[in-house]
This record gives sequence, structure tokens and C-alpha cells, in this order.
Amino acid sequence: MIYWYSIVVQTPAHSPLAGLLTYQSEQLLQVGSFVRVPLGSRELLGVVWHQLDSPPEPMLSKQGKEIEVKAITACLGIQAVSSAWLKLVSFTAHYYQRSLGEVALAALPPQLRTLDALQVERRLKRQTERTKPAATAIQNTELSENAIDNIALQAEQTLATAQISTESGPFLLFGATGSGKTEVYLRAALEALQRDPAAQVLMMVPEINLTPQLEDRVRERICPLYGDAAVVSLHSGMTNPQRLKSWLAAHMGTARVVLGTRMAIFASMPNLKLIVVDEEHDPSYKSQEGARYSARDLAVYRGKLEHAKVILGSATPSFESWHHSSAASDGGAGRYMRLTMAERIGGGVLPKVITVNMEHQPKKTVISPPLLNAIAERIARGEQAMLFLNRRGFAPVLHCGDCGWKSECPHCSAYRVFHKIDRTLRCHHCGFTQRVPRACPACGNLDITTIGRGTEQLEEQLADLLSHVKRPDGAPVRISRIDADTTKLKGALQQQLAEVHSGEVDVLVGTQMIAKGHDFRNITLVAAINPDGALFSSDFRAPERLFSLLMQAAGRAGREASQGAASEMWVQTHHPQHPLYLALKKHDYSGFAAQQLKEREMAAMSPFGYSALVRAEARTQEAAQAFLTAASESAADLADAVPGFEHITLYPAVPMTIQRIANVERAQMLVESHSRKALQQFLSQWQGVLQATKQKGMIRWAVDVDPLAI
DNA sequence: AGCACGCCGACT
DNA sequence: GTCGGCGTGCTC
Repeated sequence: MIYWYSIVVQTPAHSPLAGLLTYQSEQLLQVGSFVRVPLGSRELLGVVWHQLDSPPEPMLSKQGKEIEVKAITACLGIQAVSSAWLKLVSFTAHYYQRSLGEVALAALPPQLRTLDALQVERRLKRQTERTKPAATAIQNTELSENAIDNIALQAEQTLATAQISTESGPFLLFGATGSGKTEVYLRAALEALQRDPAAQVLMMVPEINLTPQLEDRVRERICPLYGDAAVVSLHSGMTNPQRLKSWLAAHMGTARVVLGTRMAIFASMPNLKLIVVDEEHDPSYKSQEGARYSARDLAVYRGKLEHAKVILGSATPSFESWHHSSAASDGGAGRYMRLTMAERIGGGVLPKVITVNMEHQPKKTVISPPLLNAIAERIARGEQAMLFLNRRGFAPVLHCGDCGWKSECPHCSAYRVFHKIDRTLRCHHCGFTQRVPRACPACGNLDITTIGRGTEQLEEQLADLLSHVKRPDGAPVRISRIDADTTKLKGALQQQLAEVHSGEVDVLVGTQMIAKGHDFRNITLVAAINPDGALFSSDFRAPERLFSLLMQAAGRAGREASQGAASEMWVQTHHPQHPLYLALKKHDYSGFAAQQLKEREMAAMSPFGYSALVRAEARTQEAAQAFLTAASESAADLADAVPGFEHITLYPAVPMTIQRIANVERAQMLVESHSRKALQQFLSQWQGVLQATKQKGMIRWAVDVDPLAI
């Protein structure tokens, strides 16, 4: 008896092989099984997508030769993935316009691709042996009850927990920083695990290395009840063997809680009952390469698919989620249930927001005198301050006053950044690095100067300005800088954070990476040095991101209730009357969201309209734009084939903001529609047109559905 | 995308 | 005489 199967394998994004390949086997295989199949001269990992009920039609290659149906080499001993997993993957592939094979294989641990049947067998054996003792660990009801109830909840937390328990969601947990969202997640998780002896919980965080505190708390609460093997992590920082191990644990059901970054949305979890998306507004949930999926949006989809509850949590939700959780009577979509927690634990108050009008300061002031005084005061009291500036390096541009030369990158349309520490000019886009020239490379002038400032310079100037200030113990002020440059080495970030926690450091200077996620108990002053850039950005989401960043940063200060009242958030700005800052002063997220949503509604932008971007990369800008223009022109041919085609708007091709990176010219084209369905149908039909439009000089192209930045 | 096959330049 | 450059073309 011979059976035929459609098998998904890793295939290139736009090749004619993009779909399913047909193989035969004498074995009866379950859909979702893992197999190894021959393709050309290679042998690849595949997933059985479906079984054919009749022999396949003979297929002809381009040359008219018949293609032979090859036999499946081996079936791996791993249990099949669920039909829900297959649906999640196929939805992702369709919605984000990528091949099934690419999405399916990217969703699996990379090492699985390299193992043959025998090696997989050995892994599974080891895995089951390892987890056996843990499985019998603790099933003590009394103990579990205790673990749930031993921390007193605030009234709002109790209410939110009760709602999550009885309603089906999805939920938007709108909780101020310090209001105890994590405790609500943990309660929901524990409840799900107790309700069903096999239940699994998926908890997602934006970046795992920024939230080790969450991981500790999850382990602390889950492991005593369900064993150490019950919690696994899944993120790209792990080694391949670690990832495979965690993936298998989730797949076999031994992992009860999977804690991971956006990639974890594809974890195979046969008994998924709850998905938590912490800091749901964070842009890192949107993938920026391959299939550009939004793990947050997929979480909502997966929850519906698997009848799992979904909790999206944030102090500053994305405006999309805010809109979806607003009542219809309020102009919202009412699709999510909003749970509000405004109170900080222990009655802590949000810090006072103070704006400094930089128009009234001398030109080129970096740290205004009032801010400097406030910082000095904090230090003298033995408290800490945190300053952030969204630019690393010493200065973003080096400049010759004589001939006008600027430190342009020869490979990119961007300036190279001056790093004083190792005296280099570095391109932050392509990595091109050179020693700083002694004289102007264009005219030989010896007097070249910097323009603007970065964290290195801020650190240096601050040290100078605070040189007269003493800590309460009489020691000089210690400043620490945290940015991508100081944390390159493994463990460096943890080390630096530890120094802040222990109080060795008085002032923390850094990029926005310090504004997110971390609890600093003794920081009572947070300052944004120069946040104005985002106010007039062409990106319609820039204000949302800035507001969120400043709210998050403000939340870093005064988490200790005793200091809350005295904590301050300083903002240096040239536009103190800007609505964004006025809303920030009142901690008025909902007011700001309402105003911004109104603007978006007028402009038919997300969440009131849908969009996709086609990006093209080519040797020359002309080639990139010509490709897009040609594809745009032939789109008209689809008018009859695509229902709702009249609701599709194609904009002209334009160079991307950074037009050239590493000598590759980039252009993009925006596609808009008020109908998600029409956009979807258009894009899938258009896919073929784009493929056929491929021209010389074109390097690659990709579609980004629901892009974050336009 | 891999990986073959294939046809022209500098080395043991 | 071979090693190897990357140009075209195919993979159920």
C-alpha cells in the first residue's frame, strides 16, 4: 500500500516551489508528523501537512519533463503537532505573505533540521528520563492553595483576577507601572494550571534579558508546585541545543509554563490554556525579518483558535489595543475586555512630571541648571538619578567648519557616529568603522568639530558638572553609562545593573534600553535629555512611542512607596506646550490616546485603516523604484480578480528614510485600504505579479503587512 | 535559498 | 595538468 502526502519543507520565499511538495510512503502517517525527505541532492526536515486521497496528477517541470514523486526517507519519532498549530502557521503564512515552508520551519527549533531519525530518538529518550522525577514532583492541593493566597491583593488586582477567572477575554490589563500586573498574570497562570491537570501557559515578554526579574518570579511561584522542569524559556539568545530542549518540553507537555519572546508564539503546546503578552505595546513583538508577524496579534488569533484566554498587559497599551478595548459607545471596537489598575501597590504615587523649557536656556545647553541642581540634591541625599538620551556614541556627526565635510558613511546614506572612547567613526547601520582622522579628509583642516551629542558625551559632561558634588559618605559621584556599547559583552548588562541596585552608582546614563522594564528601588529622578525628535517625525506612530517611553521611564522612579511622593520625571523640551507633554504631566494616557485616535481616524490610519508596505532592494535607486512602479502598474490587471479592488490605494514608490545601507539602495511603496479583507485578497493575488516583475539589478523585495513604521 | 554543473585563470 | 572563481538552472 502506498500513501501520498503533501509535505512542507523549508523553501525559498519567492521560488516556484513555495508551496507543498508531494512525497510517497508505505507508512500511514498522521498529519502534523515530522519527516525527512529528499529534495534535489539534499535531505530536509518536513512536516506532513495533509494526506492525498488519490495518487497525484503527473507533474511536468518547466522543460516538460515529468517530475518523479520521491519517497519519504524517514518519519521522526516526535509526536505530531496539533491541528491548531498547523492552522496558526498557515494563517501566519497567508496573512503575512510568506511561503508556508518558510514560516513552518522558522517556527521550529533550528536544530531539529539537522537531526536524523536516530538522533531524534536519542534526544527524546534523554528528555523523558530527565523530566520523569519532576512529573511526580508535587501535586499537593493544600500547598497550591497556599501559593495562590499567600500574597494579599489590592482591590483592583482582586477584581481583575476575578474577571479573568470568570470571563473569556481577550483581556487588556491596563495597569500603571507598579500596580502589580505580574501578580495578576501569575494568579491567572496558577488558576489555569489548577483547573486542568495538563494545562499549559504561554507568557511572552518583549526582550528576555531586560526582564530577568519576571523569570525569577515565575519560577519562584510555579516550580515549587510543578517542579523545576515545569518552566522553560524560549528566545533567540539561547543556544540551539537549549532551544530544542525547551521546545520538546513544551511539545510533549512537560513544560507547564513557557516564558519567551515573540518567537515563542509558535511554541507547540498541546494543552495551551492561557497566553499572557506582557508590555503588549512593545515594538519588538513585531518581527522585522522573514515573515514580519506581530506576535501580539497572533496571540489573540491563537487564543481564539485554541480557546485559550489571552491577557495583553501594559501601562501604555498600543492605540490599536486601546481602541479594541474601548466600548462601542465610546467609538471603540469593544472586542477586548479592559481591566484597569490605576493604583500603585502600597499607595505609591506616580512621579511629578517637570518640563524644562529649553527655549529659555542658552543655546547648546545639554543639562539645564534646574535639572542639574535637582540631580545634585538627590545625590546629596543618597538617592539615585537616571538620565536617558536616545543616541549612543559621543556625537552623531563630525564636521569640518572650513569646507563643510561631514562624517558620511561611504556605504550608507547616513553619518558615521563619533565614538570618543576608542577614537573611531562608526556607521550604526552597516558597521563600517575607521579611526577618527586627525584632519579633515577633504581639505586638511586640523580643526574638525562635533555636532550634537550622544550618551558618551552626556556622561563626560555630567561628570564635569557634578565634580563638586559629594555623596553623603563624602565620596565623589559615580556615573555609569548603559547602552549597546557598554553591554556588548555577555553578562555586562547584569553586572552594570547590579552596581546600580547596590547603590555604588549615583547617576545612570543611557539610551532607552534603561527606560524599560527594570525596577530601580532607589531612583527618585528620571530625566529625558532631548526627547523632542519624535514630536515632528513623519512616522505616525512616533508620538505613541514617545509617550509610552516617557511613561515607562517615569514609572522607573519611585516604585518604593515611601519615595513615590518625592519622585520626579524631568523632560527637557523646546515645546513644553505640546499636547504630548501636557498629557504626560497629568499622566493622562487615555486623554492622549483619545486625541491621537481621533487624528488617526480622520486620516484612516491604523486601527481605522489597514496598510502594507512593499520594500525593494536593488543596486540602484532607479532599479528599486522601477520595480515597484512596474508592479504597481500591473496591479490594475487584478481589478476583476480581486473583490473590493476599488478600495485599494497604491501610493507612488519612494526612497526609504535611510535610502542606502551597505551599498544597497532601498525603496518602498505603501498600499492602503479601509478593508482588511480587500487588502489581504489584493496582496495574495499581487504576490504573483511581483514575482513576475523581477528585473535585473533587483536584489530582493518583501511585503510588510501592518507595518509599525511607514 | 542551497547545491549542482560548467566553463575560464594562477598554482603545486 | 588541477584548484577554484561565481554565472545559470533545478529541486516533489
